[in-house]
Order: sequence, then structure tokens, then C-alpha cells
Amino acid sequence: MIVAHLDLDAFFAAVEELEDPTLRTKPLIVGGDPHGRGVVATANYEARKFGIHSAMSCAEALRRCPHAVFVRPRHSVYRDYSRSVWDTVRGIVPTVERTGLDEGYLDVGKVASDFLQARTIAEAVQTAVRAGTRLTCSLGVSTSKVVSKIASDLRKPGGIVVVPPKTEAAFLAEFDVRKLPGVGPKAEARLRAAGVQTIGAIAALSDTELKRLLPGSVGRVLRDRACGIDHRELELSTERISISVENTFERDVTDRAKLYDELRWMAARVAGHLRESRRTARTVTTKLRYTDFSIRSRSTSLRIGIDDEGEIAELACGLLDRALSDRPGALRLVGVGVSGLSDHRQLAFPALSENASGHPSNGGSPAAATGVDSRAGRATRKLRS
DNA sequence: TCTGGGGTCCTTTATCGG
DNA sequence: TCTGCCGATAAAGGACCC
Repeated sequence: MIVAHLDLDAFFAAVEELEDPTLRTKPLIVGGDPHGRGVVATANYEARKFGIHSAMSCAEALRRCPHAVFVRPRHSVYRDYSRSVWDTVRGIVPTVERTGLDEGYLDVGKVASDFLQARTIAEAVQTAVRAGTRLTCSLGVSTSKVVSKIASDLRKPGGIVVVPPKTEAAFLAEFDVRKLPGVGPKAEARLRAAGVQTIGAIAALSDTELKRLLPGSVGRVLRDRACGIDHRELELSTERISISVENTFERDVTDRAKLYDELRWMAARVAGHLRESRRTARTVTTKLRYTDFSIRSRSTSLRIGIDDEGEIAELACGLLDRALSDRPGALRLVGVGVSGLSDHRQLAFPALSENASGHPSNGGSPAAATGVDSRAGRATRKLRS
């Protein structure tokens, strides 16, 4: 397997610079309101000189660089640029897994037979993307997804890093644990507490140490990855399995009527997405974030999929009530999500339509839904190697 | 004064019927 | 009749990613 990871450089910021060239020489931050609760989505390289990076609060970014230019993200514009980038890429490497607007994996093995050719392909992709969209990207090329992913980040912006076969483990060994995809803040803290600072040190962990530090299947997967073992293929199917909308308030909210209003508005948006994609949902989830940042969710499942905003709103508000009676308090965020999606036209199937009246035919316990596996038919996307 | 929004996947816990 | 166990599923929470 020869796989490349492609990552567009400071994508949102780069697009904004193309749309308004006067921004090119200024520190630019794409993100939320610097006077509110927003965070940085992307900063251009000029802004990064001030120590500004993704996920930092905009207020902090403003403090670090008071003359920075702040712009709100314009996702529809980025989607258009992204589409044209990936069209260009597919012109050279047809088999592609997009993992975000600005990154994805390329099955270079389909068009190159060795790593020398692979580098040439990567250069061709880079050149074509620049010519077609005026955007720059970085690529990593290796025998696996993990290694390519880490490699693509190494010589940003505009770099290409090729990791030849058999050198993967040595390549990974010196990187900080946090560079390994799958190691987040929690795993990082546990590893560091045990003196594990590098990916190489994860690779060298004994079975007992591993079980203690990273319990469950996660540990084994991460150690394999740390060794450069990663047999994941490209995932070509892109079916969504949930749809959600959430919002953080400018100021924390306790007023129930205001929360209901917000949920109704969100339910309408979710329902709109559902109908657009001609799908229905069996499960509705309400999400709450309290002032201490802890998250609670309550969900309920129906026997029949729905796409009506009124029904979704009613369920979402009921779930909010349940959550708030379990744990009262001011909220900084609420959200509405749906899952258990299926194609709209399934509603017309005779076997299901007899139940479509909405009246439970018997006892009506939630377990009556047991006959249907909400997870049946969902895209199986595994971490397992 | 901190810390968005939209996702996915995994694990643990509650519940239910046999 | 009471109790415990088992397996399945739904719900909830947690971690992670861009």
C-alpha cells in the first residue's frame, strides 16, 4: 500500500486571503467573536508568529495580537474551494478518501508502483492544486495512514515528506506522544504521568503497562500505530450517520422559555437538513452544557423515523426537561441532534406503513422498539487495524 | 474571562425478557 | 415464588478529530 495524506495549508485563512488579497500581509484569524466566547478556527502564518493557533479562544488571540484581523468562517465559500481542490486531485489520483474539507488520503498505490514514482505523483498533485485553485498543500507519503498523516504535517506549508517502507517505526519514534492521532488531552496526561513522552516510548510499552495506562482496545490500537502498524484501508463511503445543531449562548441561560425557543429553532434546522437529504431519524438527542463545562445528554428513540420539525422540537424540549430535573442549573450551550437515519422512502414500505399512525399497538414500553436495530446499516467505520 | 460547532466511535450502565 | 444469570439493546458519557 502506498498512501498519501494531503493537508491544505491554513485552509480557511488561505481562502480568505484569496478573496481579499489585502489580508495577505496581515495577521488573520478566522473564528468567532474576539469579544465573546468564540475560538480560533484557523490563523494564517503571520498570526501564528504571535503564538496564535487553532482552538485558542479568540479573546486570548486578541490579547496576543491586538492588531490582528478577525473574520467569521464562511463555510459555503470553503466548500466551493474544497470541491475544486478535490476535483483537481482526483484528476491525478482517482481514489481519494476525504476526511475533512481540507484534508484526505490518496491511494497513490493505484497510480505508482514504487516510492520514487509516488513522490513524483505527490509533486504533481501539489502543482495541480496550486495551478487550479492558488492554494498550497502539504503531503506525506508512506505505507500507512498514520505515518502519512504525521508526515504531511512535518514540512508545512508546501512540503512533501516521503517515508520509505521499513523506516516507519524509526520515523515515528522521536515525535511527541501528542502527535499520534488518537492521543488527546486525557491520554496525553496519563502517558506523561508515567514518563512516556514520545511515540517510540508508546511503541515500547509492555502489555501490563499498556493495560494500566490506556485500557480497552484503544491502547492496543495506539501501540500498533506507534510501531507503524496500521492496516486501515481508505474509506470510500461517506454516508452521514447523525445530524446535529448546537449553540453556545453569549451569556449563560436559565430561562426555560428561552431554552425552548432555542431548541425549536434548532429542531427546524435539523429537520431541514433531514428533508434536504431525504432521510428520517429514529433517535432525537438533546445536549446540554452547564456553566462548569460538563456535558449531559438525553435521548429517545421512536419506532418510526421522523423528519418533522414540530415533532423533533417537542421531543427535544421534553428531553431538556428531563435533563434539567436530573441536574438543574444555568446552561452555556444547548443542542439538538438526530441519529438512526434511514432513507425517506422506507416510510412507504408496506410492512412499516401499518404502524405509521403513531399509535403504539401494544403495551407501549420503549422496549417495543427492540425489533429494530438502530445500528443496522450504519457505515461500519472501525478504528481496528 | 477561559475553552465553538459538527461530527465519529467506543465503553459503561440501565433495563428487560427468558 | 424468589433470585440470579445471561444476552441484547438503548441510553448516557467520554474521548477524539478537524
